[in-house]
Amino acid sequence: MDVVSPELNSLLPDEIMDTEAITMEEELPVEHLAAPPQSEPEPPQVPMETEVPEIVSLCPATTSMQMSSASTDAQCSTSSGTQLLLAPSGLITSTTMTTTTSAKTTGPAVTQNLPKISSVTVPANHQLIINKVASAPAADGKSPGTAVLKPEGQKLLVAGLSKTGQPIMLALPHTWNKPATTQGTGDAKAQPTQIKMLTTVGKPVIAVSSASQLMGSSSTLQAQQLKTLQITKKPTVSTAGPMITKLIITKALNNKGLSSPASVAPVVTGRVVTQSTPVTPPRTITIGETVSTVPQNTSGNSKVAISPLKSPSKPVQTVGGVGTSQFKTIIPLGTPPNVQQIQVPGSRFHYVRLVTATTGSTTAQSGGSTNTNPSIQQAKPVMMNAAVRMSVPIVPAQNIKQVVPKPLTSAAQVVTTSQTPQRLIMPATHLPQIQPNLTSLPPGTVLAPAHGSGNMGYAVLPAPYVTQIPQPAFVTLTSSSTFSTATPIQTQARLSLNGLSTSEATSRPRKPCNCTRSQCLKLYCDCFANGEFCNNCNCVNCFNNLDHESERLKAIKACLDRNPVAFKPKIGKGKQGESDRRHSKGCNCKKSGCLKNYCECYEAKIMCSSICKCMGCKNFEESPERKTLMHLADAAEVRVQQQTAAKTKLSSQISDLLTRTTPAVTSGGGKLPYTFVTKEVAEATCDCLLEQAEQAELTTQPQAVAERLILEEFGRCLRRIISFAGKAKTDCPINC
DNA sequence: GAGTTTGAAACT
DNA sequence: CAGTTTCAAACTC
Repeated sequence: MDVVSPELNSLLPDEIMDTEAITMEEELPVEHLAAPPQSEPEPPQVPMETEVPEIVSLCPATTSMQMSSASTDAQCSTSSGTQLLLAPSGLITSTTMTTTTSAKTTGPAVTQNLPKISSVTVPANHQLIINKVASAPAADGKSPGTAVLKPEGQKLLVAGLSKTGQPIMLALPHTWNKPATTQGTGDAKAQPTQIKMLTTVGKPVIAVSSASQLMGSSSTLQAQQLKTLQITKKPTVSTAGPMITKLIITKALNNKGLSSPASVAPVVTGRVVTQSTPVTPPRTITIGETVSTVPQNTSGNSKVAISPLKSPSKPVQTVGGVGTSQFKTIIPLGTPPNVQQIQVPGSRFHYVRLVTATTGSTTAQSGGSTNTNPSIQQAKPVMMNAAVRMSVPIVPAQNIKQVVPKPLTSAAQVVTTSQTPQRLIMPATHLPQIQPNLTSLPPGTVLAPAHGSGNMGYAVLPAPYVTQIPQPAFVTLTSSSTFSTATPIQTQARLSLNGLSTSEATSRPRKPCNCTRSQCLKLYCDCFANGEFCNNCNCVNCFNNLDHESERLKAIKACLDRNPVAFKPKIGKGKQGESDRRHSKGCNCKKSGCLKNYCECYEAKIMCSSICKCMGCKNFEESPERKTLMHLADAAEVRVQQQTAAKTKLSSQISDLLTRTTPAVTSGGGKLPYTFVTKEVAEATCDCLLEQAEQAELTTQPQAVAERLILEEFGRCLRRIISFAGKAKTDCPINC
């Protein structure tokens, strides 16, 4: 598995590859959160570990991930050896993870309602073992925040407490601490570690289990769907051979039938406690940078299923990040999401996961759990803040899942799924014919071979393919204060769109298409051609949406078959800057003189070049026609701007007057309109009149017409003044 | 808004 | 590759 190869990247437009404004943060969480491997000194304690509640860390050495949804936070960070950092909500004041390679262990201070943990151990196989030193408090249900740990050596983890005091549990499979026997420590094969955090809509639960257990437990899932995100990261340093850490985010899609809080199932040791319909098993996206195609060794996996949004309607807010703003969470809005994106901070690419919108409950059940602790069963939903920045736009009736993996520098970025490959826009299984033309894929496309199964990979298309998000609400987390707080939208805005600068592409709303016959699956459709979904278009029988994924994929493939560079921006960026932008193919205009928007060059505001095959071209530097057109266009634009500014100024001046204390010139208990004609208002009015005069002059209107226009404008100004005066009388009848 | 023009895309 | 058809945007009235 690899991200777009350097060779391929080199072929992409410069604006696509521009990364200068993207903050890479991957080193920071490692430094802050994870103990360095081997003999490196103990890293300094980071306030984040003690100040940010509900921390779960699970990151390879150079990775950092941050995730959140709704009001939950969890933080994840591992160093080489994939340390797992667990910090109960405000309970662990100092936590240092220990790996078998470094044998570095510090006893975390667990206070309050949690049993004391003597050690937190993360062997080389990424297992994390919390050993209690004190007997667990009685699970009498009176202490919802109390979590009873299993006997020493048992791998039930307390990840934190929810805001209501309910424990967040991580349950590790029994096999987790047996890497040597079950997975062969030191084996060169990648060894995926999966931590699953599971929540329901209202009552998320966190569990850790192997992949196989996840699948096996799916039968216990009822009346709900789970969307699972796996983030796979291959540690750069590992003494026990390549390992893969998978972070699986399971999102409940079905909100119906949400069980009562008391019925929320507890974490099951070694088992994912989820519910799902057999028809719609949890779906997984694996994000990582490993190229390993070694099938997942499920026996050693741990998974973290992250809950869906707890409160879809919860307003945007920022959580965590005390003091240093280590975490920033934008709580999603709207209905439970069925649009998910995977966004890589530091990358210009948006990776998408398409999921089927469903509704239903996400109640977790024990499903054979060995844990009968009622205190755990009453676990309240919590969120995670991991050292991963993740954004989940919540858009009703949309089907994109956006996730933001950690930023990477040179490391490959991979998005794969182990299930439901059709959920991605372009399954790699359809790519054999495309792969020879890798350069033809949309910029930012990531090819992800199957991870585990080996026969299902995906091509993740760049952000332009993910624009079926009318008003996304994001869950955004940043893992460090240095991480850019730019929203996913801002990141997306960096993407080049057909030669336009990213700011252009995003600031200017795309025109809705009006396709009637092409089903928006041919390049006639601008949306499709730009790699976007149709959104708020006027098209008829549109297939350029997530409801017609298969057709769309076929159409994409067909286009690429016809033209390998069909989805590459037509307007390429020249070597010396924007002035060298030119059409990649050139135009073929015959009648328009290349001075109308029929001409793609003119439309892109670039001049025709030698590669154009146009006839009677007037779109060249010295062309008087072109200069005239450009002058007129500029003048028109300036006029509009001036007029708008003048009117705005006039309005603001009048409004300002209303708020001021004005001379008590009254008549019949109210101000006379002329009392509002102050110097400022007069100036603004003159601006409007002058603007009108200029406009008349530019349009070469006869003097009589110009005078009439000016007088009309003056009349409008007077009416506004009078109107505001009347409003003032109405608004403040006492003082005025 | 309807009709026309235009040129890219698709097709042969 | 060239010619033709299809298509949707741009443009005109």
